[in-house]
Amino acid sequence: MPELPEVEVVRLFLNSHLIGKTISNLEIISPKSFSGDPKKIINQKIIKTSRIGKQLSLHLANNFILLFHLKMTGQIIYSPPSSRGTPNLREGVSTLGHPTPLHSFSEGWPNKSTRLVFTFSNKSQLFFNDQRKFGWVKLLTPDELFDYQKNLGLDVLSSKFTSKYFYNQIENTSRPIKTVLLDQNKFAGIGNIYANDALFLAKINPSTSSNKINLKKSELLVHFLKKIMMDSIKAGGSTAKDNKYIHPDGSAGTHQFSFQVYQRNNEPCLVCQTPIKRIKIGGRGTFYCPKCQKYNRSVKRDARRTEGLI
DNA sequence: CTTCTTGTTACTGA
DNA sequence: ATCAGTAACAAGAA
Repeated sequence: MPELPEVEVVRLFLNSHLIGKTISNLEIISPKSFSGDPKKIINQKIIKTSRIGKQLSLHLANNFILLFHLKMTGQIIYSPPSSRGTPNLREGVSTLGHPTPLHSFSEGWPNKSTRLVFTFSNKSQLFFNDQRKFGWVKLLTPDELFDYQKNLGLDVLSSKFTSKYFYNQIENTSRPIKTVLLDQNKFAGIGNIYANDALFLAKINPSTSSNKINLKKSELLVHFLKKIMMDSIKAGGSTAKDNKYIHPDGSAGTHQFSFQVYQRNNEPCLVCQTPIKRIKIGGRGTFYCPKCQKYNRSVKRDARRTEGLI
């Protein structure tokens, strides 16, 4: 569930709390959650953070990289030295300054979904929690990291991610645009939340064949993709009904209150009040407004424009 | 009990 | 090659 904005919010937090800290211990509670030789990170300083799509990297002084993927239910929790093992939750306001809903995480950390515990030399800790164990942390060399990420598409917020790049990626495939948006080897960072909502904002039916979308429509979709990602980062990401995403300090994001269609099945469209529909595309739940995102609407209009009728 | 959900990879068959 | 479909992974909710 954590997608580009959620991972970026976590990265920003870790960037301001972990840079310069030295790892003194790693406790591997769930072996499947970690790959690599844990001895190689001991006494190493964290010097940099980076992110491509949904993948977060912590760069160590010895050039090794800790690569994180939260998959569906991964959490990264930071516990400062003064409050070891307990969340520093404050109801009402997150550390990013957003209002945040009440949370039921009163048990503190580690908890039963804690898979890895990093301890730093000043006794602060980083917990990698993952209820469903799909997420992982890998210790990689720069070459291994490059190999691992070489097939990823451009990050949506990269300056190289232009509408021309986007159009080149979609013009030769007839797969539904919704499916292609989720293809990390074309575009890194888009998940189900932002794919559904960006298509709504651009008024594109999620079933539309990608090669039916013209350059003009691509520009619109790229505009909304970038905008929704940036808006969500500002809102601290999306803490949705059934996702486990929270900030490293235990507080919640607020972008879920701005969902357009995602998880709004049968609720009124925010533009026209038509009930939002839920269908399956490529096996994934897909939400859209049947009136605002009429199938072929853009195609027909684009065809008429091409013929000079508009 | 079954079915569904999520992101990603791996596999199968067209 | 390319793609659609599906199982697998894990755990919990309905």
